[in-house]
Amino acid sequence: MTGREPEASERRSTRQRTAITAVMTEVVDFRSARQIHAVLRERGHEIGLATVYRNLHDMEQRGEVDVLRAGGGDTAVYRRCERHEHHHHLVCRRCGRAVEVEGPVIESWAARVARDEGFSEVTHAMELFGTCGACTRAERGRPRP
Amino acid sequence: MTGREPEASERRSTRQRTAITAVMTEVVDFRSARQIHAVLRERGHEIGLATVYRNLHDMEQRGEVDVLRAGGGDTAVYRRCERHEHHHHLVCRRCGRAVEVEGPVIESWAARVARDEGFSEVTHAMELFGTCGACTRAERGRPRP
DNA sequence: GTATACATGATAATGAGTATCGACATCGCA
DNA sequence: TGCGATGTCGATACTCATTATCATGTATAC
Repeated sequence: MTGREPEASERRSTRQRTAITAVMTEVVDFRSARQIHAVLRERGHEIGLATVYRNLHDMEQRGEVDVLRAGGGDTAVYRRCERHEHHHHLVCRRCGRAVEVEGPVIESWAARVARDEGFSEVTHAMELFGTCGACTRAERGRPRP
Repeated sequence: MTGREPEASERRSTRQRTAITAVMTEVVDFRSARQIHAVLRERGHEIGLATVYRNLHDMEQRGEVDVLRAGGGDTAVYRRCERHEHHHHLVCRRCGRAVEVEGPVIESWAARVARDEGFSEVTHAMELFGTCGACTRAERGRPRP
């Protein structure tokens, strides 16, 4: 986002790292580190939770995965995104399905506001949450959860 | 944000609640529950941390305070805002000073994106982070923190 | 003033994420 | 291919924010 991170020091390729990358490539929704850890264990990979956290952080650093923290508040959720450039997400509250969206309007608005207020080095965090079409339809039959 | 919350059931006015409200009215920056708790203790109020959390949640529910969770990730920070209507914040990373900003552009963009993607009941979370004018100037003399 | 439901507060519990550190695996080099 | 330096792993203990519990205190209605 800020475009820093001068060195992207290569990491050794390990069995664990490969497994994590594989899972992240398959899974389409945002998942917490613990969920990813669980999936790995289910598949028979003996991976420690700490390793999952470590690697996810790592992948976040080099822009390989996107992280969402705004959701509920605490738990961070990860997902491998199609586009590596700056973008935002529209996430379904029900099923977690996420759509990547561009927001050039946001970018320019943010820059303008920052300038007007005398702020520099401005970054922004923005995510959209809603109910996707499928979940909206599914919801219509049911009385209420 | 969503405009729900049908009943805003009145709460009893207690010594503690009054003290918390007083502090929130005075403090201008975003503060964590623990910081607020500390201020209260400094002023001689014997208030439990749980009570501070409880009341802040409460005030959040009824829109009396705004909460930011996007900052670092974990800790939520609270502040009483001038405007009660929907708005966003431009927060200084250094000193924590926050400016309230309106983003009509954001609102319409979010609505449009949601419609295009077939999502309903869409809300959004967006905050801007930067370095305020004062901190930028202060930074210029120093080598680097 | 009294009853009672609600609020408080001390503390235990929860849960995400991090630090630690000995064991292990990878990579470069002979 | 074998070896050693060094990066990585994993079990676990830990930190820290937040929440649940429950006995006690206290606004409020009558």
